[in-house]
Parts: sequence; C-alpha cells; structure tokens
Amino acid sequence: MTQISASSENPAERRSKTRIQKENETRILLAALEVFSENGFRGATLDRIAATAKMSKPNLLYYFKNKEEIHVALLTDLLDVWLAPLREISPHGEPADEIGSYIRRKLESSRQFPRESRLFANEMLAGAPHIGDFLQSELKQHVDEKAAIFQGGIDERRLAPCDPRHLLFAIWSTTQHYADFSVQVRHVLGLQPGDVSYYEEALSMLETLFLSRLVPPASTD
Amino acid sequence: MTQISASSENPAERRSKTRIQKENETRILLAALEVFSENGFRGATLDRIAATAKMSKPNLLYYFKNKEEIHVALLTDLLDVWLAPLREISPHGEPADEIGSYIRRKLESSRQFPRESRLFANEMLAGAPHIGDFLQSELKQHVDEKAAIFQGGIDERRLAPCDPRHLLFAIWSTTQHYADFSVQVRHVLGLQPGDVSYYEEALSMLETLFLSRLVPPASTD
DNA sequence: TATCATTTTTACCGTTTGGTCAAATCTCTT
DNA sequence: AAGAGATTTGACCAAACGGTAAAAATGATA
Repeated sequence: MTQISASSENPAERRSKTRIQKENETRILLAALEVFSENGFRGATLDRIAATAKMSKPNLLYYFKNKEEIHVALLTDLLDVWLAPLREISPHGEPADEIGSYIRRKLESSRQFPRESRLFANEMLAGAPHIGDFLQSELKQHVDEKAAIFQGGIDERRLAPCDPRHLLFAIWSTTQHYADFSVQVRHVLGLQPGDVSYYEEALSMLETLFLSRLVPPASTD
Repeated sequence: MTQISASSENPAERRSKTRIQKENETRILLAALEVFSENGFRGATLDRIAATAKMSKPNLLYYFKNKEEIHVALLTDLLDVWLAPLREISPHGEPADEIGSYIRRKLESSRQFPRESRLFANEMLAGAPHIGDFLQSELKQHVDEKAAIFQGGIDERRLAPCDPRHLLFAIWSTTQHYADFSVQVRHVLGLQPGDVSYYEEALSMLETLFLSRLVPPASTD
C-alpha cells in the first residue's frame, strides 16, 4: 500500500519536517537574521546568507522559495518576540510597577535579541513595507489597550498627566537603542566590540528616569 | 572599509565650482539622502539615486567618482548636523535647563532632518563602517565633555545620581525615535503618512519625563 | 540491499548593479 | 561668432544578483 504522500514541491508544505529540513531551516533563518539585520532587506543578498549558513545558494532556495519568503519568516517570528514584553503589562498592578517591569523586560529583550531588534529597526527605516498592516492593526490595538491602563493610572493620579502612547514610545526607544545603536554606545563608552556590560548601567539610568526623577525639586536655599 | 577623510579628485576638487556644478551636486546629494536613508548603503543603488535626481548615471558619476564618495559626502555633512545640538550645551546653565533645551533642539532636529536621522541610524545598524572613527574620537570627546558638565550638576545635587552618558543616550534615543520610527509612530497614533503633528505631544512627553517626574511620590493615604 | 524520496550540487539564465569610455552637446568667455 | 572647457549622453562591460533545471548524491526504509 502506497501511502498518500503530501503532494509537495516546496518542502515547507510537507506534512512533517525531516530532521535535515528542520536543521537546515534553522541554519538558514539564523544566517538570514545575521545578514538582514545588518543590511536590511535590499542590502542583503542570497549569496551572503547562503555563505553565512555554509550552504550553496540553490540548496538554500530548496528550503525557501525566494528571498522575500525568508524575510517574511523572520519577521513573523520577530513580531512575537517584539510583542511579548508588551503583552505582559497587567491592568491590575501599580502603574509604576508595570512600567518598571516592562522596561526590564524590554531591556532584557534588547540584550538577548539584538539582531531581532535591528531587523525590526531596519524594517522601520525602510518604511515598514512588510509589516505596515501589523503596525496599523495588531500593534495599534495592543497599544490602545495598554495605553488605557496607564490612562487609568493618570486619572487616579498615580502617574503624571501625559499621553501614554508617547510614554510607550519613550520606553521602546530607550530600550531598543541599546541593541540598535550598540556600536555607538560601545564607542562612546570606550568598550570592546563584544562587550555588553553596559546593560546594567542602562537599567539603572532608565529606572531613575522613568520611576524616580532626574531633576530634584528646586531647592529654596 | 573606507573612513571619512578629505580626499577626492573629480570636478569636486577643481578650484572654484561652476554654477552647474553646485546645482548638480546639491541635486545629487538630496536624491542620495532620500535613497540612502531609506535603504542604507548596500540597499541603495546608483540607478535609483540617478533617477531620483533626474539625471543619467554617467552624469552622476561625473560629479562623484563612485557610490561610496556620495555616501561619505552625505555622512560628513550629517555629522555636523548631528553634533550641533550637543555643542550648544553650556557648562554655565542650570543642568535642568540645559537638558530641556537640548531635548528641544534634538527634537527639532528630528523634525527638520528626518532623512539625515535615518541615514545616521542606517549607518549604526550596519555597524558604523564609515564613521567608526568619528564615534570613537570626536563624538566620544564631546560626550565626555558634556557628561562632565552633568556630573557637576549631580555633585551639586541639581541632578539625580546617574551616568550622564546614559542620560545622553536616553535623550538621543527618545528624540531620534520620532524621525527613525516615524512610520510606527504614525501607524500607532492613527495618523496619515505625511502627518507630523505628533511632535508637540512628543515634546510634552519628554519634558514630563526628563524635567518633571512621571511617577508621583507614593501617597500615604 | 534495493528502492524511493529527500537533499545537494553543477551548470546555467536573464537582469541589475557599479562603473567606464569616447563622442556629442552645451556654456562661458573673448 | 569661435574656441576652450565643462557637461551630458549612449553604448558598453564585468561582476553580482535572484533564481531555475536537471542530474547526482545521500538518507530512510522496507
């Protein structure tokens, strides 16, 4: 009895992935992340990705049908990573606590996934051609929801009056900066290329800025 | 990778520039700014730059001897723009005032020169292959100098204890975010593509964050 | 171990890319 | 109006690019 095999041309469509397939797709996505995050979509080449993955270009194209499909696969994975810290903001906690833990999660995410962060940044700089829909719908919804939480905190005078969406922008920018602009950070701090020891100072700074206060009240000496 | 240094041969080096030469160089740099800031160095093509400048490619290469020279010319101009707001920080003012006016200058710079900001961001994401030297020397020097001013403010208890260099990072990231991630900002706020009306809200948020305080002291109800 | 599906390689294709060259055109000065 | 120099163009090139086809090699399994 011949088993009805998954009618397939593209390995990605087959029912169950083989060991080799899983390994190679992982290798390709890892290499692609490296290349796309440095050079953006247009600046990346299949040759470089293939070389980074130590694989021939046709072999790579056996697993992904074209350059864009690799990019989309990466972005899809990325959006989950990007949203995860935001999702955890709770409507029940003290606003200040929620902000603090959100900052810690976002900063940790920058440290753990700097290439993902740069991939995202590259997509933004290019005008978000692939994830515009996500930004308009899913992200906006999440932001509106979490902004409402903070607005509640403002109404209760547990937070200073401000636009909570811009508060989120401030958290995003300051935390992502340490991944996206890590070259600048290291050069300015006089650190070696691989050194990421600045993350502790960064957290300290951001906690002072967001949770405590930077400028003390004017003294009346 | 070639770093910035003053050396060229082409018509750019001739004693005095003709009217046409000045006009065309301006047109080229403007077009190149558009293209490089969206796609980065590797993602940009001479064909697109030439098309944007409404000029044939060989004509373009009559004024700049290659792609890299255009990029370097842009970056050189850019660094002045980037540094200008920082230079103005005075050691004589109240730290809070200096921070406030620096934020306003940086934010205004983001509004006025969003493409320059994105060009800079692209260069960072790519690992600063062309301006690594600038970051390590000139920028670091400026930062150390201005950080010392803020450190003085901290010692006098006019600023909360923090690493002033990270304070600068926070200012850079929050202000530049509105230029670099403007697509995201607009999508989240539900604004139209060309709309930059969010800059007023942005300033208000940043003044609250940096100069006032976000989280009020715990009340003792 | 024979068989079949999966994986990899080799050789290639058409297009785009960065860049050159010489001829043609234009502009400015005299 | 002519000549010199500046500018522009069209025709071209080699390399890099995204991608394809088919054969060869490998792996899994009965």
